[in-house]
Amino acid sequence: MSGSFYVTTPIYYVNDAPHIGHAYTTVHADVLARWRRLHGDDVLFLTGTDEHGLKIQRAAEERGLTPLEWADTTSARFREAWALIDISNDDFIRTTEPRHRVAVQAFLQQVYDNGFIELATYEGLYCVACEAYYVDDDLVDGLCPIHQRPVESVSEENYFFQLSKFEQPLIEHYEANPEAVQPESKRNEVLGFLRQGLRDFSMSRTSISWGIPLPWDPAHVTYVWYDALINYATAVGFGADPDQFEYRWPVQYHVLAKDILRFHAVYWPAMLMAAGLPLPEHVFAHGYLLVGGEKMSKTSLNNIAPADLVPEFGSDGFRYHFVTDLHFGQDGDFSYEGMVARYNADLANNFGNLASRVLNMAVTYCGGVVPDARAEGPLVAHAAIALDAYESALGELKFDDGFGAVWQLIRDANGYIEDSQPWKTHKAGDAAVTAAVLGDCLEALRIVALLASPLIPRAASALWTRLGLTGAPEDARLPDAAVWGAVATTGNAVEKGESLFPRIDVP
RNA sequence: GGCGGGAUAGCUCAGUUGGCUAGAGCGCACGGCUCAUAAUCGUGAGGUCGAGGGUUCGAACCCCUCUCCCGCUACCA
Repeated sequence: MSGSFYVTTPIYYVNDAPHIGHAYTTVHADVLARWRRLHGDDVLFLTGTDEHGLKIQRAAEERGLTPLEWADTTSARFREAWALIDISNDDFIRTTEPRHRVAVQAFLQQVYDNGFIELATYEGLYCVACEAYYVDDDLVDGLCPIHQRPVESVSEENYFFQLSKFEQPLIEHYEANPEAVQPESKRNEVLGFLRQGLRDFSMSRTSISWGIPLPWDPAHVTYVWYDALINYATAVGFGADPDQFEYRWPVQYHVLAKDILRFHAVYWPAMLMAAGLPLPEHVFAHGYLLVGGEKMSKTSLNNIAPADLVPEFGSDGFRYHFVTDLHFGQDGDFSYEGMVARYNADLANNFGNLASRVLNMAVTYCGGVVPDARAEGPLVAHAAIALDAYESALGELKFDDGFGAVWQLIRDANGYIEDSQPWKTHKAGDAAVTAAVLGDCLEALRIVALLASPLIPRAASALWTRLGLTGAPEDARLPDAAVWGAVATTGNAVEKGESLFPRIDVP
């Protein structure tokens, strides 16, 4: 074991149905988690659902349900979506769980005891849909700038979190730890935001009941964002299991979309400082997934769910597209045509066909038995280069570069086959040369399967089995297992099998 | 308004501290091969590197001006 590796997605608000924007975040976190598991890390990969707040309360009322009944229904849809695309989360947290109430109350008490929460009266213009206050300048024609609906003048006695006290500490933290917010462009945004100055914010509500009561004043419930962020601590035993918390904390990676960067890079670290806890090592904010150039959202007609695409592309095809065909960190445009083109080119033609031709030749030319592995050969250097590039790229969450290196090895192997023409050496009766070439290709496939397994686990596992390898790619350990000839494969039984990725023909 | 990031082949993008004929993938064209999922391999097509000016022996990369696009500027992944 290389120690704990704790990675999270945001908890998704259950008022939304899961769509490919959520999946975009979640698949990336999953690939990261799987990649670290391959290194022997003791990974904790957390996702979940955010279930408090006025919007949930109202949505439930409209349906004649209790808030929890409504949350049960929608939370389940997220679990189903993640199962569909092979998300390997180790835990799924719901903010309505008892363990979360325990952690939130412990966290709040700690911050309160440290003197960073105070009672004050707040008067302002409130948008019910946002659950947020606005000042006149924010409004557009007197309406909420987000929902275009009237705001209400509200006076409320609230507890305030003294965010302003953390302005300088946060600036110093991000200047001293440039890797803490990635990519760099997002770090600049965070620093720019911090330098504008921070205001204390209200972190309790008396107007609603669907939430977690403050331990020292149960008439107030915790504001939904304050509650939600603490989920990351809840899941590792904050307030309940000190040993586990000590072992897991802090988080290595919070993976999230750019719209909630501020909560994770400003509010959350400030809350942790206030509680006297270490800060997350990395917050990675990726760009939006656009459809036809428009932001994916629940109100968009372009809303697309994983279940709309998986039947045609498969879980692996779905995962492959969202990780490699878009540049993580920037906004990316989704298109069905682009997805089909990439699937056919990379998965069917390059990867799938390489496996198909090599396995077929191994069966027909070598009797289905893996030949002796050669310590030297034209592909050895290519495989080493691929591994090196893969490891360093994934270490920086450059997923497209990392898997691009694997696909380069696939191209190298296809090229090697053309150069050596094993079908000709076989017809010429030169069994030794034929076996040597195919032995090299089978070894290259083994390495490809291993390196690709975090991204396309089903195909990688299927290929692994067809190569006559025991277990699954997940059992291997990087980087050693991806070194040429790391595993004795001579004599393993090879089987051809069905196409790993059948071509998709669009009319 | 303020701060920040962009503008490079049909498309999506790479281009380290300025330096040989500006690169990759996809798409396209032509050619080869036939083991393979009409897959694969090779070659090519020639993009005023947004516009103008400057620095330099030399700039896509540095400076100035301009045009256009985008992000953040306190709560939808």
